[in-house]
Amino acid sequence: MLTKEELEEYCKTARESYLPHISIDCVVFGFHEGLLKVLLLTVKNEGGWYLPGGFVLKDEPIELSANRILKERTRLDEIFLQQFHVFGDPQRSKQHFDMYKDMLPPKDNWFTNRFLTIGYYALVDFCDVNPSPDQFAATCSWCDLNDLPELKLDHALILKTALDTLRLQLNYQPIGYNLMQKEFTMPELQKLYETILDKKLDRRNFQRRMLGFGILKRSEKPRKGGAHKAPFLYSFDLENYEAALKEGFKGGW
Amino acid sequence: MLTKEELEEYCKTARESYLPHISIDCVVFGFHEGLLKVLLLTVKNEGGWYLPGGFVLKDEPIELSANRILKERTRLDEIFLQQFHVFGDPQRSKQHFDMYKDMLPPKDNWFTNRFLTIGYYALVDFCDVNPSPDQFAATCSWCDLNDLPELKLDHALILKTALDTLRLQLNYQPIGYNLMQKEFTMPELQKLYETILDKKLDRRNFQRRMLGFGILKRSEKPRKGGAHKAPFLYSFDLENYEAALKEGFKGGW
DNA sequence: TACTCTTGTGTCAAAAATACACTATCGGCG
DNA sequence: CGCCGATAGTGTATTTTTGACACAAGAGTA
Repeated sequence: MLTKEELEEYCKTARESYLPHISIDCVVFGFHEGLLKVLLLTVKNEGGWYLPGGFVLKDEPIELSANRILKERTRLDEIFLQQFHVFGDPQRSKQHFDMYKDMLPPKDNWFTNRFLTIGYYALVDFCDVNPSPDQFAATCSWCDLNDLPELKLDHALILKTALDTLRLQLNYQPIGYNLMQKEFTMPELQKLYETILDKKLDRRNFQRRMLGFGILKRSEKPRKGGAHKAPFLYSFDLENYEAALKEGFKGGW
Repeated sequence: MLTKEELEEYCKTARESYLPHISIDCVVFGFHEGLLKVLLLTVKNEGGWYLPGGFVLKDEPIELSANRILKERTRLDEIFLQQFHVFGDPQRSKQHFDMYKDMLPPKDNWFTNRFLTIGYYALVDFCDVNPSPDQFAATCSWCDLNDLPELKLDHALILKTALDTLRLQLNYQPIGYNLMQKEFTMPELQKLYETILDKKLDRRNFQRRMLGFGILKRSEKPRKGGAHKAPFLYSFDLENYEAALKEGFKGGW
């Protein structure tokens, strides 16, 4: 948590550096042990969680803003990012960072401004990410999508909208590619689809269909180590994947 | 075109009333005589066309801004509006309203600011709209999508993105409902789909599929007057339509 | 009344989706 | 070391959906 002086300094810098009234919030999805995860952070001395977010530099394309913001939290560059909605209710940011609300008069206080926020969702390989807090965050960590804590502001709405978008785009965005590790087994990939769609799929039909797209390469050696029959390892054939995405995968789930 | 004094006055009011750096641009689609149309406007003493747009009042939800902006141009209330993308390149608005560029120094000149623009597309019944210009526009009129004039700024990109979105959403948004008149014939509806998708569809299969959705009601009396067999008139069964949209129409075209 | 154009409709074949059951192999355990 | 339990791999029969296609009916016009 910032002191009054630090807050003053921050607000001054923010006014000089950022576009006013515009923020970016990111819903970072990861997939681990059969569960969809989202990156969330807490703020010291405040209950509730936030989506990672930030602001747009005065001369910065918004895609880069989103990238920059995520790089600070995940240390990752080249993240798959997708803009999905702008949230523009004047009430939405009224309670932003409560603890700073009364520390400065409204005209000086960046955090009492109205903000439109541009929602981006990101898909990352869970294992690549080492969540790190920033100057405002107390903690930054993965949360299970089935077991979400209470979110501040309208961040629950933003998250829900992101998830809806993800479901809708499952057929024409490289969602599997970005969420899985380089090599994975067919049951793992199926589990991802089942988790996103929140329904069971038939094992054989899933396999037939996935292979039918021609976007997977089967590795020579299976994954050993489990207490059961060793599954084959697959990886995405990026070239075919890109081509298939242009067409859009036929049909839906 | 505004005089320097009027411009000064406008900029002053704008700064007082609107959120800075944020604009809204609308792609208004209509359908008439088998052709997709878009509402465009010209500015006096300037070549090129613009999408209708405007700004967000300081305490106004952005959905209402878009509605308000369109109401000024179309006189319509309750328009079907869909947010589809934010365009945030810092260069995109550099050449906004060229003729006002040098009339005021940049710090006073609203139009030399950077603007992120929120893209909305609207679907309207062509016949309901009486396009009317505003204080900046010289003319406001429907343009054929196949025969577009040159667009200013990044408005060609915005238009293209809107159209791509429209195509993608054809299966889970009430696009037919909003673009057609209350009553219409099956060939007319088919023509709409063909126009949006830019491809021919089979007459019989189209009919079978559309009727299969159970969202159409066939009227008792056919449309007379043409020089040929009188086609049946249909209208949307709104209740079923809403229900079907929730599911998403199965498959694609 | 014959002609032309457009609409309405049914059927068949191909493709896709669905439902379903058996075999193979790994590690663990007795 | 062989049996057990659990998971993975695979094919087929059935149903549903799509796609291609042709002919009859009705409205105005000549």
